Amino acid sequence: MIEAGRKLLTGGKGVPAFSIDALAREAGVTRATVYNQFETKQALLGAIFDAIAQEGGLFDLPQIFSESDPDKALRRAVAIFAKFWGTHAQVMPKFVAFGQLDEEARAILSERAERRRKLLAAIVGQMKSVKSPADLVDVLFALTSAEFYRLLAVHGRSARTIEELIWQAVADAVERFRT
Amino acid sequence: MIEAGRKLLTGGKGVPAFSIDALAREAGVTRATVYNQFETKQALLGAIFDAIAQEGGLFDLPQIFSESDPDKALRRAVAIFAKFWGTHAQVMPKFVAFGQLDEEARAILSERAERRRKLLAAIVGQMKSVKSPADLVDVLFALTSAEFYRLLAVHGRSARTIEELIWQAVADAVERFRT
DNA sequence: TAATTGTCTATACACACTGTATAACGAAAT
DNA sequence: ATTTCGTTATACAGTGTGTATAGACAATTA
Repeated sequence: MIEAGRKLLTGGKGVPAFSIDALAREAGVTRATVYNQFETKQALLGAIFDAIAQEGGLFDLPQIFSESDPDKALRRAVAIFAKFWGTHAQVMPKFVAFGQLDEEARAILSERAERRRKLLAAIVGQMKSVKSPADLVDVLFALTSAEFYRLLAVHGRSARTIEELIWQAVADAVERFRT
Repeated sequence: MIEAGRKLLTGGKGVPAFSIDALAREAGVTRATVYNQFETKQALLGAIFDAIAQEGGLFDLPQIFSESDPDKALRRAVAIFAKFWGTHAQVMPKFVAFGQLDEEARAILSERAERRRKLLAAIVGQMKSVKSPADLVDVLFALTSAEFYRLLAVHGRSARTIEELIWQAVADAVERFRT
């Protein structure tokens, strides 16, 4: 069922494709079954995101970064998220969009995004002599977002190049806030 | 009618609020009249965007920047767009979202966004000894986007502070590409 | 084994939005 | 005085939503 949802979200059709009706058809079940398994469409959206994140190893990040050098950790974080956004470039912008258009979806998805913010905050927290840590975290959050990735993923630019552009911006931001 | 559209988009309700049905009710006309004046919902969306942009003076930008010093021009561009995104912070993310979810809306809205990219390209074009102008333009495009602004507009951060954070990132990017 | 529980299907209902169509109305231009 | 244009009122078929009910089926429990 989650698979059916991913398939519909990955397909080019956008909103109309991702209806409970279409999902039920795709999954080969009744609409009633969908409502049975998921409280709301938004909950289903969250479940799909988690499945993708799980598969992408995003749940293992906190442990990985717990005792690493902050600069190396940041470099790895950029690499991991860039790869993740790149791999799911067709789906992620739609998640973001749903979050902007639906209050409940926003809550569920921003909860997921906050995991990334927490991770970045932990990394920044380990850095020495940072001017405005809260501001830096927000800037890093914006630079490592799915939205920023998407904005750079144009003109057929390679995933490698996009990651490099993001990393440069991230490195500059840290440099600037350090002093 | 465009006013009715703006009102519905500004209101917190999101997608469902912005239906042809609701729009007609809000504007005090029949649905038939809406279909009469606008070919599609997407065309209406474009018209609303243009009305906002017009009002915000975004159509006058090319002339303003035509013969200015590139660095000052860039600083002004950041100020203008930051102010614009900030003023319409409730509406802009929804435009972006519609663009991600609907093929036709994407075409109409990315056409508008390309105006900004063109402006930035003109400014970068006037700079001397820039390494990869195309990449720089894309980075500046991402940094001056409604999406990037929204990502920094959290924790009650002031418009002034957001603009400053964006400007720092922009200045760093230019610096890095200059050499 | 028999009963219970949970999940599924099939089906129905009332509601909302879409896109199109048609007939009739009124105001403005010719 | 008549034509033209944009409007209203209304209807229709199609699609999606959310809820509800009754029956089929399988797994768990007594």
